[in-house]
Amino acid sequence: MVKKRVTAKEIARELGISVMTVSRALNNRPNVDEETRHKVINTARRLGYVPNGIAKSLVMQKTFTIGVVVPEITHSFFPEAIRGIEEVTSKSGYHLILTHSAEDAARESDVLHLLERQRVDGILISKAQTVEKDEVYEQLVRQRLPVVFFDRCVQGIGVNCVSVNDEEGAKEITEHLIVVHRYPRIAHLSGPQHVSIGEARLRGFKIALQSRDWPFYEGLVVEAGFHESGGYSAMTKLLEMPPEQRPRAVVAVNDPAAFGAMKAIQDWGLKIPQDIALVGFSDDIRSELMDTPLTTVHQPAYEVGKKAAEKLVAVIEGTSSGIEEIVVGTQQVIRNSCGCNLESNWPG
Amino acid sequence: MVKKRVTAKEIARELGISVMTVSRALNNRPNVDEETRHKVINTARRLGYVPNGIAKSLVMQKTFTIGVVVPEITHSFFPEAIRGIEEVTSKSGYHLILTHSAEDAARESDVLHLLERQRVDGILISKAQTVEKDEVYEQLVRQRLPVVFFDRCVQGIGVNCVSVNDEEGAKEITEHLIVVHRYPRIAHLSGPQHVSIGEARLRGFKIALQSRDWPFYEGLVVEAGFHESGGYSAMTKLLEMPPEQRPRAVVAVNDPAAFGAMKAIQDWGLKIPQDIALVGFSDDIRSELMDTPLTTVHQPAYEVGKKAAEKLVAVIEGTSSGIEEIVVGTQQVIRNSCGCNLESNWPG
DNA sequence: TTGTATGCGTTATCAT
DNA sequence: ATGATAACGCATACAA
Repeated sequence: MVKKRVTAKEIARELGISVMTVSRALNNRPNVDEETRHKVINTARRLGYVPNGIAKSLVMQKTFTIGVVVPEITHSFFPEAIRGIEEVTSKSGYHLILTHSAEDAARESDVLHLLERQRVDGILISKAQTVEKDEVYEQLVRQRLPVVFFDRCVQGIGVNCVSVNDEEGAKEITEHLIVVHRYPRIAHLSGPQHVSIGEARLRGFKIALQSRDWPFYEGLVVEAGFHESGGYSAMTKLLEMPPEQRPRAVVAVNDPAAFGAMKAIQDWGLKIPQDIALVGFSDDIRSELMDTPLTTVHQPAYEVGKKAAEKLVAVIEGTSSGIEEIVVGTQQVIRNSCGCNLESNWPG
Repeated sequence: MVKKRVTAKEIARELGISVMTVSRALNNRPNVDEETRHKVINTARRLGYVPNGIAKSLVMQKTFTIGVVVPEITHSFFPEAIRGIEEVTSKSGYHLILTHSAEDAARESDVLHLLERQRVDGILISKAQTVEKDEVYEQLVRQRLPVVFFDRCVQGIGVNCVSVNDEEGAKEITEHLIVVHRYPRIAHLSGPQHVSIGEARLRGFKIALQSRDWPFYEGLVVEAGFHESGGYSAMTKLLEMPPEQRPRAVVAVNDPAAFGAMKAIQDWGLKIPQDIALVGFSDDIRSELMDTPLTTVHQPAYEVGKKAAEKLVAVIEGTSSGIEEIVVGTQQVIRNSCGCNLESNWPG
């Protein structure tokens, strides 16, 4: 025999008034006698009344819920970003339904439908790696469901987006290898090309070489994906080349890929940066702790989450100023793996 | 002029049948002519019908939603645990409302009320540090809202709980320092004593000393909290003691606290483990990457999340076998900071 | 200031 | 096999 939850009706009955007066009193609406309001509030407390958000959502046609879709939840970038999102949305009175696509297109499509069914007021999404067609997203846009992409964006379907300056970041870190260190034969461990950050970072890499008149070798671009294992195997391919063709420096699409590359280089009996220099992207929490601390590009994940959430809330509440592609700046973090600060590694 | 969402009523009107038949057809209920079912499914697809989960929840008195409350979202333990939770719940058809208390009692109370208003079917919670009174939790229990604690538990209020074997883990790692290394004067950087893991680990520490007839010094137990900064200042207090009273080895309540202690010891010009040995707890992703890799206790975070979610779903669906305190085993990870494997640090 | 009728979108129940 | 009606808990619109 489970005790049922107390509703506004019970409060009304208890006080011999109508449900409407109870509703008005509890929601601080005008046209309620102060005394009745007090009585309502008191008996509500006494009875342990908790308003039913579901019923409220149904009648208000608004859930105050935002759906979040991330491809990975362990990866350090996303927890940070989620913290930024949570900070903003909770202040605006929204709460989050968290879902994760596990980098899988089918699963992403599933969770998006779930969020639609739950009538979320808006969606924040970072695209899964394996998604090839943007149809699912276009459908959301057609339904006029507010959507903001973050980190992994989709271009050309008229949707808001907050990302880091991937192209510029990749360009600058590559230029560092060219201008400061003058390494010949610079390679790139690339991300999947149908994911915006994979594509943008390769572009930045190429632009750097081009603008500095540095040679570009098609064979030195190898797809590695976003994880350590992919970095390891991609780097191994480069190491299997004849020594005179092997890269002298490597730009990895992100830090995990760089970690994999580090391991491959060490397994091959070579030293970083003396034999092969290496830089990453994302400033993973582990980067500064590697045997040779990794030179990388810092991504302000918290900032990205925050900006994306702010934009989404603005769209939902109708105060948004049109469709934007917001870009958050990155910062170079120069450590040792590029060849800088080498003396600090030597004892006394 | 926003196009309204299509409802079951539209489908019914379109086909000249009743809403009930539509509902039955769409939910694979019996007593529907196969032909009508097909027609319903087709026009539903054609019209882009998406069932309203809110309305469904209201009438079914069930939301298929689980609330998750974590004290920290960046800390590496919780993203892992959440992944375990997500894995289980999504398979059972539930989705997650994620909230975070930021280790703050007031905020935790707020989000719990939010989850109540949203009529979640159950709650998974890891207690915030600053919560002193368990009243809020007891209230949830009284409402018969299914609750399972994970990692940071609350005892004695008759609620399910999944945690790692904190006492045993702390005892074993302390015994390692005693039995293998025979260090005199072993200190403990403790966690807050009103948090279960803080209390259990101190207990394990004491039991180890006791059962091995090893001296216990009250002054060598200093509260450090769970973060790096607390570890640093607590360790500093120990270092300020006269050298002959200073600990020869330190058991930190968790890895971040140990990192802080490492820094303090280094800043003091002392070496780990030659001058002071140190062990942590949690096997943070950074632990193996420290200058002196940290000996620690591995916590299976994914496993904890998974087990907690499984228990909660069982409680919700009425298949639970009574109140349990499930304990997941830990594993010692012996690296160098305790004094083991020292030769591997020396060059060739 | 307060109350009544109506609707939000769905399912349960009882008819037909 | 199908339909009519009520109900879930609340808020809007209008009447009193």
